[in-house]
Amino acid sequence: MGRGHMARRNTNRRVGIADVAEKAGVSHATVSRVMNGNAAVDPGIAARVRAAAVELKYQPNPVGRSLALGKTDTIGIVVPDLANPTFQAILRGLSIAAAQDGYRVLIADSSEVTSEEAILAGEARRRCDGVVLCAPRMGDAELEELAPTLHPLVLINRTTIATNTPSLSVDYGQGIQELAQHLVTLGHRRLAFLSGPEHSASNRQRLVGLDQFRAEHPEIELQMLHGGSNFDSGHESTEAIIASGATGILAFNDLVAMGLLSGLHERGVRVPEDISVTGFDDIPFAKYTTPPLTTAAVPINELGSLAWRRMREQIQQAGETTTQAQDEFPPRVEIRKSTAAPALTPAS
Amino acid sequence: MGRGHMARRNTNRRVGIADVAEKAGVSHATVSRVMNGNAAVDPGIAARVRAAAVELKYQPNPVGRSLALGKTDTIGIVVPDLANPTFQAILRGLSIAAAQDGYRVLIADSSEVTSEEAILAGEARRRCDGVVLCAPRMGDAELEELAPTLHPLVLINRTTIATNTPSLSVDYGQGIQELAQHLVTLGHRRLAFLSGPEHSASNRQRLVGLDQFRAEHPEIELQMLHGGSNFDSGHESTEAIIASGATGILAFNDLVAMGLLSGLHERGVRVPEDISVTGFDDIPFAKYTTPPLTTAAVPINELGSLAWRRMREQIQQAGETTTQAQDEFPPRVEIRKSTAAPALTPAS
DNA sequence: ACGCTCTGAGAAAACGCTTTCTCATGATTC
DNA sequence: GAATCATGAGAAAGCGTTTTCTCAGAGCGT
Repeated sequence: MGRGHMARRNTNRRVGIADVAEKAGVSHATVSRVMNGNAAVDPGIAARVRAAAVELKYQPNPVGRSLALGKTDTIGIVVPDLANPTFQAILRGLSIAAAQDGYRVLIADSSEVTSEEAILAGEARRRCDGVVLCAPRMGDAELEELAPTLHPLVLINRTTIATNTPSLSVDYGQGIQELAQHLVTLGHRRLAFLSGPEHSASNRQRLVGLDQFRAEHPEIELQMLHGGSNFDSGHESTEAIIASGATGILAFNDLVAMGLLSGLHERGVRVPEDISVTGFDDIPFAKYTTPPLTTAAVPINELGSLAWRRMREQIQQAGETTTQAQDEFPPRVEIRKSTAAPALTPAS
Repeated sequence: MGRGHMARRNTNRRVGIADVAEKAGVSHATVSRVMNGNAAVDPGIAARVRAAAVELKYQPNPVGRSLALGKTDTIGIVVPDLANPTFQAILRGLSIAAAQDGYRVLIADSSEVTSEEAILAGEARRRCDGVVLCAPRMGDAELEELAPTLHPLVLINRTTIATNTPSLSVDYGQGIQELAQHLVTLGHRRLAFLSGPEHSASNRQRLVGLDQFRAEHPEIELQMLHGGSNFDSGHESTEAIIASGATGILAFNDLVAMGLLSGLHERGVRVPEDISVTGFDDIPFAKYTTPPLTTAAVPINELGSLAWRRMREQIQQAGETTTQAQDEFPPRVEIRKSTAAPALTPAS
């Protein structure tokens, strides 16, 4: 009666620690102790408690635990677009690796809306023990400001000036140069780059890489065409590509390349006989296009699991602000069937 | 001093409701009231509190809120394999729809390990306000037993006997029959079905559909070949398919069909001239294979968002155990270029 | 001017757990 | 046999909120 005014709810409530305690004839504290194996508790009592727990099917309430322990065993990931296979693969790798250590992942999709990123990341951080920010589109200044507030943070495809947040990145500049070089080695002299999203840092890196390539190969023509990041944009660029007269096409990524492949096929342009096409990322599908796509492979699966490892390191060494690993992966050119020597008599 | 033995941590702690209360010269309760806009509070005081909140950048701790409110504003989803584009699309649709209502999603990948499903689902449920179980591989009995304990639950690709848990399903049996019919109409007389995972309910539905098809078309030869659910299994089946002598192949899903397409291409078998191939699901890539894949389109994007809608309905009408919607989607045959009339003089 | 209702703010309980503090019991030692 | 110590269990504080309860004071009618 005098137990409190909220006793009414006790009827249809979930079984709690108190129920187990009562059934086992001990206190809450003892139940907690045996559930967590913390302090030494008399084996007999422990057994009694465990029996009561299984009988009542007691499962500790994670929210209560989180509040008491100050951790949620959950990490958040924010991605620009969950439809992108690259991010899907990272998410998957992260999720599986985290699960192995008993962590779960909460997802947030910013749908390429730059202004949402900071908000989503903040919310995720408050709910989770850490956040991985995947290819954020926000500006450098904003990122620099946001990073410290997110602290257990790992960055993918971006870096901060302060080196105390680990980052994972792919050397897109290097990769695109190698692909260009591959085409030149085959004999191509007229190339075109089908560029990606404006705010994508990885797109900028490709452009920088291509600038360098141009400087080293002044004899090669290299056109820049505006594109996007998905099939449809690749497909839509078909006419522009044909009109460009280029024989070697560097697509922003595999998706764009696949869209283009499809468009060229429809137009009766043969790949690689008439035009060579390269992708980027080596998504699982790249191996199965017709023809199989020459691309620069980024270790898409490792990225997710390494992100988790970096996150775990930070969570464990809580507090110590040491400088963190800045991992950079070199892409590996994967030569398949979508590239070949150009026809002997080019159209020009 | 006498405030308690845990006062030490107060230094580097996050700003809490108490800090705001102190700064504004009011009590916690009042801060809570203005933050939640619940009870009426004097406009002057409210303004003061709000000012203090923004100045301190106060953001309520979600774990504390969750404990007090008994809800987490999070739902869980458990999928058999995050690498499967179908599940990725569902996840994405779910996530985006839920986000619109201020909910987040926690993911759990069972990696096709049947025995993990129940555990993952239970854990997810305890952390979240509801769970969507996506194409669970567990047996009917186990599912039936588990369902009530998960309660705000929505099932995808499975149903329970008790109709109080909403389910979303696709009529795979119907879809596969229509695809078979399509092939027959084109003139094919020798078909083969490349089947999927043993424990997949949707695979069983396809088999049932094909049994019916056989009954209605005794004159058609229909072989059953063992396969899997991803490209590689499709690719590996290439030889068996060629050996079968069938001219019309019904692949378990688009992934398998794509693997097969690639394998046939390598072997110099022309599609659709020599062999026709169909997929299932109409994943985004299906439109861009060479040749574009004839398949049965399931409304993959709607599935996720509808799942959220059904979940929301349950969360809102908390308690009332009415019977829930059992949505069934008819697949729509999408005829592309991977199917055509068989050659006039079949090999047999 | 008195008593009544009403508004609104603070005190405190509650959410479900972990962990420190405290103290009783039984074992150990001289 | 008494003092010391180790062991282990219960009481209670604490995690950060929300919400009920309670009550002071303002406004109103008669």
